[in-house]
Amino acid sequence: MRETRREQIMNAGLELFAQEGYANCSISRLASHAGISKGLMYNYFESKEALLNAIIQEGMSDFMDYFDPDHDGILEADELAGFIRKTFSNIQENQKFWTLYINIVLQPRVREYLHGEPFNNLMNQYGPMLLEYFTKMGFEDPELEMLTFSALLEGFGVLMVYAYPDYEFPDGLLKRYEDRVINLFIRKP
Amino acid sequence: MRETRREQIMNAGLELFAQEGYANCSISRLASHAGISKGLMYNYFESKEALLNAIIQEGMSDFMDYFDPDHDGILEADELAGFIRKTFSNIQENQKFWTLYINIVLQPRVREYLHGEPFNNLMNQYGPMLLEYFTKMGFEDPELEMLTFSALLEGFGVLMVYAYPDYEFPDGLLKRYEDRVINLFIRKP
Amino acid sequence: MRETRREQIMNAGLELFAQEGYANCSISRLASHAGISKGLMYNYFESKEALLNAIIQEGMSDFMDYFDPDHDGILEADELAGFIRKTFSNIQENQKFWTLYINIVLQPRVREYLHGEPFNNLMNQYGPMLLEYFTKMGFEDPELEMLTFSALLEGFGVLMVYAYPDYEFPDGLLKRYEDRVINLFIRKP
Amino acid sequence: MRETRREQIMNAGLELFAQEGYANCSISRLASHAGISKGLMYNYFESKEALLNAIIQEGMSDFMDYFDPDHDGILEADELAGFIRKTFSNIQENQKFWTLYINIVLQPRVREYLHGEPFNNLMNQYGPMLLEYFTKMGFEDPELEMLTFSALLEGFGVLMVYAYPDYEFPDGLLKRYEDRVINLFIRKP
DNA sequence: CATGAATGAGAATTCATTCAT
DNA sequence: AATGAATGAATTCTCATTCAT
Repeated sequence: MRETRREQIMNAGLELFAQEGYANCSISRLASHAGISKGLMYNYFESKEALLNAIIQEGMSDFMDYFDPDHDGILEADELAGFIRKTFSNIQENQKFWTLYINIVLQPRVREYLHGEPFNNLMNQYGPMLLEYFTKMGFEDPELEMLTFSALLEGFGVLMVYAYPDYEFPDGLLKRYEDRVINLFIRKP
Repeated sequence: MRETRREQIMNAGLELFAQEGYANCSISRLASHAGISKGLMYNYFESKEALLNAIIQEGMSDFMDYFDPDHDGILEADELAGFIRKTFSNIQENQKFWTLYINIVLQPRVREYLHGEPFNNLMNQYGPMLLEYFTKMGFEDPELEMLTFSALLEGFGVLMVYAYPDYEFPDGLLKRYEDRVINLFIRKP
Repeated sequence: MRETRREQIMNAGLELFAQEGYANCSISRLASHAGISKGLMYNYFESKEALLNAIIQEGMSDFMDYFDPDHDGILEADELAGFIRKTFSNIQENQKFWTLYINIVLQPRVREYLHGEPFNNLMNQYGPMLLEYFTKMGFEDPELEMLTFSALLEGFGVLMVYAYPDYEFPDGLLKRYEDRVINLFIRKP
Repeated sequence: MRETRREQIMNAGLELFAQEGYANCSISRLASHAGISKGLMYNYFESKEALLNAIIQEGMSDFMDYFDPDHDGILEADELAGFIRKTFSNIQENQKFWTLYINIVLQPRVREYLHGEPFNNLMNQYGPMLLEYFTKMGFEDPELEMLTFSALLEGFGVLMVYAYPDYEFPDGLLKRYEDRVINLFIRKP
């Protein structure tokens, strides 16, 4: 029914926008990739930009739930650990999704949307909460920890997509990386 | 004269492509940004793609010289330290350039060029040389070190552009980050 | 419907390309001559060249059927007579078409297409079959007959278009010309 | 000096316009083919069209002198024979020129020039003089002779360029063709 | 709900022509 | 005389979007 069609279109959009870039992907190709007509797309989404918006919103909303799950604005050690573990397991289970996703998220036009709501809500809380966490846990240089932590997560995602798009990571390497990140930031230093 | 004009156009291209994305930036706007006519661009570059190529080649060629400067295929501790220091100092001195640069480099269409020569020369040597370095230096899990190292550099660049495009880092934070990276990977563990 | 539109565009193309030359006729003018938008042309033809191709293919396919209608590779006297008569009657009935057609066919860029398939199929058979015909019929100098025959047909067409574009031929002259050609080449010498 | 340069440019124009069509040949390529700069061309010719005009005028003026050499407006048998012989010998000696020339002359835009002065002077006299010649010589159907005669010459030229651009005519064929044309139209029937 | 023909603004590119040197 | 950098109008082609069916 209506919801199924919508998902079908969004999935096609995610794949194509990711593979070829938002700007390089025409509605025409999107429609045929989704197995529908051009006109029908406009029945479900107001415009190409609206489709992009919907794709990003959906992808983000999952991710946002990982962080501070009890929504009390305070990050506990186990919450951060859970966030890290969930992020990595999600990356490994849905490697294809993440590949596509980072590809999409880093395109300039796309960022315009991200830096509007609701992405900024996440980012505006993310920083202060992490900072407070590292302070509370007694890390010597909380700002440095935050930067390091963010870089290790962000850099990992980007490397997977950008530097090693077809690379098969050696057995267990991803797990060891995850453990290292946990060890670096969860236990009291 | 001719060379000056060429640079003028490349600079305009670097700025616009970075700010708005290669695909979203028309030759028309590029020309007026560079203060020239549309036609003149084609006097200096065969096409929009050729201009992009030239911009990337130039940016890359500087970067490639930082790594393994004596070109013996073997990475010494001081060479790696030099590479790290030069990378960070370059980032701080030319923050604007790097912002633009990473913005450009991560766009899908752009990556097609990067994965051709000469970027691949760098990447194909980068991995093995780093791996051998970490092995030679007695690191316990060289693959993990390499991944961590790459993520810390890559992630830092991306964060600067993507998450904190207008963010002023607190005094000394970048220096402390650099020192941490040096400490983690240069000294024998 | 779709086929009608296609014909409409091809007719407009035939007229305009012929009157003003393929290179001098812009898609813009073609579209307005056909009464459609620029974009629609590309819905029916991949490019300006593809339109030209289609026009030529269609025009040629009729003509090819006139020659050796039983496709046995052997030219009989009555087949050649039929070809001549059909050619001339076609020229007189569709003088406008032929005017346009020769105009098109002799343009340099257009010839590139003609010297590909399927025009060459015709030309490659045309010569040998005619030669054999004139030999078999006992003509003294078959090569000379072939050249004369070809020149009389070709020259007639070109004269009509090129030297006398607006000329009204005196009553019966074309018929007498046709008869002369028949008399020269059909009856045993 | 000045005249030499002019010829140099016109020769380059003749070759390029013929090979690729007037419209497909840019001033840029013309200039480099002629070994001069774009700007210099405009020192010798007002425009691209002016160059084309000059090329055609020059080519035509030679040809016009062949016909009715004593300029008395009356065509004698030996004058027509001379015209035919000169035409064919010229074609054989300067086959390249004629190939190029017919290529040029049949392009639509080019014809606009031809149907102005001075080409029309020739054509306007050509017809009546031939007609009077065939009448005077006692040919039964002068109009038909004129059409046949014109077609044999015109058709021959076009065949050489259009149907057999790279064809080597068998030994003596062109001579036999010439003789046939002479025999058909010079001697009293 | 579904189609795809149709539009037209805007993109990349070419090129005749001008003009400062 | 000679150059070629510079211009901008015109060209081919694309594509988001609309709408009659």
